[in-house]
Amino acid sequence: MLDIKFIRENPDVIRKACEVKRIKSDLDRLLAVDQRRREIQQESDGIRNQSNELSGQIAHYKNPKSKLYQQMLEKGSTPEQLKAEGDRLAAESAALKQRLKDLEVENQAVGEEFKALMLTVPQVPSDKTPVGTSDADNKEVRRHGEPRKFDFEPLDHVELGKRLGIIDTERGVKIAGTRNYLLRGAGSLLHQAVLRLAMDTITARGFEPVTVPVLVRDEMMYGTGYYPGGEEQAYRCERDAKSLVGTAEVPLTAMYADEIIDESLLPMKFAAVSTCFRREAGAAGKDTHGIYRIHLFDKVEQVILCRADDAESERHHHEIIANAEAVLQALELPYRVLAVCTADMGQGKVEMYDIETWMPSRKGYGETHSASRFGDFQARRLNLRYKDGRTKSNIFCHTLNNTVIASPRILIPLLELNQNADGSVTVPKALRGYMNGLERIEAKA
RNA sequence: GGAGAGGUGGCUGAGUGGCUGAAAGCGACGGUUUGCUAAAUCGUUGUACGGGUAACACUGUACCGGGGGUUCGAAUCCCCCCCUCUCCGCCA
Repeated sequence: MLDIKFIRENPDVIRKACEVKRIKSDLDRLLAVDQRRREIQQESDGIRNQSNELSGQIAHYKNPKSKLYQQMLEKGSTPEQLKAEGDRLAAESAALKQRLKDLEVENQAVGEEFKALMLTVPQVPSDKTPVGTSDADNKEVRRHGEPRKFDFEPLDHVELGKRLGIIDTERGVKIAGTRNYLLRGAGSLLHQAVLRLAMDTITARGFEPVTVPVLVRDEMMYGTGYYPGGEEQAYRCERDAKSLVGTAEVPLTAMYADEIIDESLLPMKFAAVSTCFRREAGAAGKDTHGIYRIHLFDKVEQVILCRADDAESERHHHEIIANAEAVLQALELPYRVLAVCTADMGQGKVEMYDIETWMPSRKGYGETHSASRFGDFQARRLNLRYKDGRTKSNIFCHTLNNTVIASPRILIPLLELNQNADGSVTVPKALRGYMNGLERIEAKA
């Protein structure tokens, strides 16, 4: 959500943002509704003002405890006279109310339309964001590491996982339907190890570890920008008006919703490992092979809440990308960083980078991380503010987030790149400490 | 899930229909005074939206968990919801 004042004063900036982000938002309608909304407020406030004044007078005639009532009695008025005058004023005040009722009814409708329209206005992308029309226009920023050249025919993670007995998709599907899986034995250990490595890395870098709810109120889905629009992608529990989150970004970012944070506490940095639930609606037939696109996975997510300062949030953006890179480097995985273009970045984001890791079976880089910077877009929706030390005013925070690691997707490159000719998989050094020192995953005899 | 109690400003806590945007205390901020960190004293001290201004000032409205209702008038009365606490039940 943006500031309506900003929208009012810079409609062309918003129009441009809609265009480059390929987002439809009826700006003309919004401005008209905003206009009407303010007219209604002015008129109703005026009526309430009159009515409040009348009520103040009525009190004197109808409330025997009031000083003026006593004075008027002393001056010779009879209680009957006072009551009559009070009734006359009350009738006058009641007459005012009809117009107010009408206005309130209209205001209800106008207010709802205003809110709905406001939720569709896109955040303005940064100058640094490449303008594009699809993900094909995302710009590679840098690469790290070399994709491995095999001197034997490498297996893909599905085949590897099956032979090693560590990934069981058949039984996963039997139990839970398509896009489900089981990790077993060393596969389960590997999954946990990756998460632990990520968690240890991120907390060593000053992020507070948090254990979060993954079934959250719908408000938090709206607040973080997943709703409206993303309802189809989430598992929603209708009875409870709650949704299963697709990422710990939601609870972490919403943690301080409706609060005013002391500026001295910023930036706040959080990390959480959580299960992530995704319906993957509309992705039927896409990435069906293996454990790339699945309904349920675990992810370590990092979130920063900081002051409303573009330079500062940009710095943090680079920081959270570096954090993710550190984990990939520890895992010795080759990856590249992409600047995501306007058409591919989503409504709320100012700037966004993806990290893609080399996956031999895909013969290319596959997305493993996504780092977003929102400005105050989420904070406005969440009513997440801090008190500015100098001006003493309450200001919406800036929010940012990035993956630290998501598993089992990261197991795809991990298994495929570390496989040996005999079908075993070498465990990266950084993970061995989390796996009872296991160096190689081998098929059971 | 059942029974009960409760949700008031940064905090504690008064207030059961008008003179209450809200006592009192604490805290915070500013001034004065005595004077090395303390005390005394005076004052200021909520948020949102609208109008207004170059910006202040100023001004209107709303807000006592949220939403509706009664009334000329609601923190106060009525209804629904949310949340917290206590007890019982169930349970990883």
